[in-house]
Amino acid sequence: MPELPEVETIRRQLAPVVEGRRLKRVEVLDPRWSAPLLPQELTEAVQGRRVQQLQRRGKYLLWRLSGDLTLVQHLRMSGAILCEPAPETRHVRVRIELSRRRGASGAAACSRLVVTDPRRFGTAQLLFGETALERFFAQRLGLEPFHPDFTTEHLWRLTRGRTAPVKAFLLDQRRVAGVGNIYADEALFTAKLHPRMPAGRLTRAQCAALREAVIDALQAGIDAKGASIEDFRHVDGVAGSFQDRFQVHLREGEPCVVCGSEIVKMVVGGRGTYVCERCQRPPRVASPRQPRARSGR
DNA sequence: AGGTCGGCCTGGCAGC
DNA sequence: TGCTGCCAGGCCGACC
Repeated sequence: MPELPEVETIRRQLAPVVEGRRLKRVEVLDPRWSAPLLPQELTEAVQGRRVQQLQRRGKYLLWRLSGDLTLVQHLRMSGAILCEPAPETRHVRVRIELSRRRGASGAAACSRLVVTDPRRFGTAQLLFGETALERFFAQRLGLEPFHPDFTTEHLWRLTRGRTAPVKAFLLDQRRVAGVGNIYADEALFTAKLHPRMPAGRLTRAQCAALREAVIDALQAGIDAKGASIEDFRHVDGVAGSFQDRFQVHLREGEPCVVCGSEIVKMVVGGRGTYVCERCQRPPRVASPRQPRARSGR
């Protein structure tokens, strides 16, 4: 499922294809994709506009169009954007035809795209102007992990007072943008933190380790061109390779790469979670009523 | 107000 | 074999 590295991979591959070209024709086959706009309304608003830039914020893909309009697309669980001729022809939700580009070769010559999405969770919405865009992301997304302001101090302050498990904290896009289930598991393993540890109990040193582990996991994901465990594909239909580098995710019953003990699966924050409980020590259960052993007398 | 849970949706797979 | 039912999960809204 597309998390930050997968969306960034798509963006890097698609930007040279779409930037500078016009959306000649956009056909929305699934009304859920454009809701609450009707397919026809979205089509009429974007057709004929030039794609000035393809950007990413968190797991969102931003089509910056001429006339100050932005198509904010989210692939959710199973969305993909493929260049035609597409290797996958089922579950097509949107067809996009681009204006012709003279002298282009290879992928950049592609003039037809399809958005496929088996589970139909993917969405798109239109935002007009910079203010609307800023407001949209201000209420949904925290800092990008690669942003220079994403410091240990920032993470430490964010976690203060939080009783939710650190994994739930990481998955909350309003705290940190772009981390999903895969990279949360991997980062917590690298930082040697148990996913159930209450976020507010992290020490400064642990925040420093977590910050570094999150950045490293996401960067490794980008370097491997994403992880393909379900439907994620590149724009040419090729799979990413980060799934081959998982240290804990989806490795239930297998030995830990560090200590050899068995990786266990549990549910944290409502998500399937993979842990080496020897490397990632479970938090001490806070039991306020536990009778204290008295000393003396 | 922070935290948790259910709904959205479909493919894949376990179990009969 | 074929059917049923359950599970996965990002995000959002409802609820406690």
